[in-house]
Amino acid sequence: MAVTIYDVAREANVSMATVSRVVNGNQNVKPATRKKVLECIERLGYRPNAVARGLASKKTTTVGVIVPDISKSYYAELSRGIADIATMYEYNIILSNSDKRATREVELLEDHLGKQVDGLIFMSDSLSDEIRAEMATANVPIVLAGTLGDNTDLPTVNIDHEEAAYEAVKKLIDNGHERIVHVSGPMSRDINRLCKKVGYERALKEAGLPIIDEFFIETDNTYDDAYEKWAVIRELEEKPTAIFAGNDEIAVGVLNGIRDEGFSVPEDYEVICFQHTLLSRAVRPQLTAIIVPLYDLGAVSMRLLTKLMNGEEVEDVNVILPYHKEVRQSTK
Amino acid sequence: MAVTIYDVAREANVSMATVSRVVNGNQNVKPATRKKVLECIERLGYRPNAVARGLASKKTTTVGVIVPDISKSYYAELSRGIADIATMYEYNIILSNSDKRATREVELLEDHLGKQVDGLIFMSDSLSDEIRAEMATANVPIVLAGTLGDNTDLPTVNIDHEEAAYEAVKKLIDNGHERIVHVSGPMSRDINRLCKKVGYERALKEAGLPIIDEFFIETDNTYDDAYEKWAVIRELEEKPTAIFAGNDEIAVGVLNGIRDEGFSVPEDYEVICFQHTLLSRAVRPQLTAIIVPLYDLGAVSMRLLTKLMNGEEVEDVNVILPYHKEVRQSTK
DNA sequence: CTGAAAGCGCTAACAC
DNA sequence: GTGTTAGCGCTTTCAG
Repeated sequence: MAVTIYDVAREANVSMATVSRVVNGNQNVKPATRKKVLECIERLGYRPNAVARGLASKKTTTVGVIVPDISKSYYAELSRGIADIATMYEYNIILSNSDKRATREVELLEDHLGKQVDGLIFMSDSLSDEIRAEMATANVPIVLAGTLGDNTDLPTVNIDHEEAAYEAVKKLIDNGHERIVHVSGPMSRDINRLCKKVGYERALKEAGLPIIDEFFIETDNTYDDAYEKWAVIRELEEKPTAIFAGNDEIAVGVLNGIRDEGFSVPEDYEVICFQHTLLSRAVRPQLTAIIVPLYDLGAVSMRLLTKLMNGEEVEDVNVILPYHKEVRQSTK
Repeated sequence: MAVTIYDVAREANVSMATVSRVVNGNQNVKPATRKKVLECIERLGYRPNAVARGLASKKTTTVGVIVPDISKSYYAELSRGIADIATMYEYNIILSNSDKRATREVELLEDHLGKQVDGLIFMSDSLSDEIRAEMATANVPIVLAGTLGDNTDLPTVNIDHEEAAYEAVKKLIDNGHERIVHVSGPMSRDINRLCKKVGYERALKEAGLPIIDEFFIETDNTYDDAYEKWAVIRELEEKPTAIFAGNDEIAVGVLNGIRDEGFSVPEDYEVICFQHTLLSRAVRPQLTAIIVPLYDLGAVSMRLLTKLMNGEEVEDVNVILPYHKEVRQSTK
């Protein structure tokens, strides 16, 4: 049996209330008493039981994080931002992978809530009706990180993907391109369907360029799929001269497709993408990209959550973070 | 106030013990009663409080995971393996980043233990005396994943990095190389110092080749540092003809250094490395590599932990997983 | 500044 | 099959 607050109290000849006070840094303890208690704690090797504390105080100092897949560097980086701020505010994190499956997401949310997390950060492709309903029953704050909260009043932290996509495509257009392919991630993902694609089309329209259906290539967001999609691009009736990729992994897939067949970038094709990983800089030519502040997305989400958990009034619960564009060798 | 087991009991006209039984799937409940209780649970939206349960049962069904840095794909991949098996056995995961700082590691361990985790998976570069001492006080099983447990009797799951390194270097030697540089991660990391470097030297010795101090290049394990280290390699008195890199990120750094100066791989230099990420396949030329089964390392660690938590007798608590070599374009 | 006492919501004997 | 009754280890009034 582990040593409890009661053991310490007996050893120190005080009540457990006093021990509790010193453990919790309550100032209403005579220094001498505090010292005595601290010694006993040390001597007995007392370790406060956070579960008991959680039950009594109704606060667990842990927050839930539901993420599609932690092995994807996009989410890993974001999670690190969350974790660092969590640490700063002395929260632990319960981390679960949903694989974006709606039923799994609901299970996990239910599960985390049962574990009495003080708050929750949720990431996904889109919000199913079930998850919205489940979230509505939650009695703790929930923040959506890098996830569109459309039609909900949930707090969110994002970048303006549409504007970023617009800017990326605009860059290509300014470089003289008229036939630009958009190699996208899955349309099931709100950010792809509602933001990146829309920004792409807006840039085209604004420049008076036609939106060609065949120029929209959907991938499953993997390198390998993108690599294979090059064959599709190559066979296009109308020959494109530039590529706007949804992220760098996709971009590198296409890039390698292009180069493995003897074409070159940026001479034959210019390429621009969203940067999520080191890949953008590690390939040759290095990719011109929209830099997504993943770490910050996580950090700001967690910071927002701490405010919410703390009952602070937050002026705007829909935060938009800045991004920037870095021009490298894949564009002229 | 959330609805409790007591509310359900009252509503269903049974005792809280009965409600507890149906919630926990205990068979000793008449089907009719079960049905009635289930309905009330549904109607009231009852969600069992895992904290109270944890306090009463002394089991939290959560395990701690202490990882150097989840944003590194090495650990992210490994953690996914852990998480999947954890899910399978209905455990949650508390995930914390240590940044490999010994004091932080001790704090975290203490913290997780305080949260009453049922078990713990630990990853680090090496085990400090403090962490060993702290681990000794733990009353729950701890598994080291991808971390050398040298001189401890802690359960571990690893691959044979020394043998793998030996094999990689042997491949280079077999290809006719006599001057092979080892671009390593930090020596502070046991796996680098005690395994990869040793395997490298063993292969050299066995082939009657000299071990040249200057041919050992230490990096901080980042792409950028490795990229810069190329300048060092280039200026070497004795000119090497092959590179053995500690991982693919390093390898790509060196590779880009080589290629950005107009040399080529594998013609001028052959390169081999340990593969941790997609990078190995995404660069050109693709890298010949030792494939490290990161996901499995995590999965097997967690599986082992479940056995330990379950009090099962485990024949061998030091598991060595197989790896394999994949020959690609960076070697001839 | 310190102590006593009442829970927090649930599990786990132990009765019936 | 079902109910009763102790706790689990701590926080938190409320007294003093």
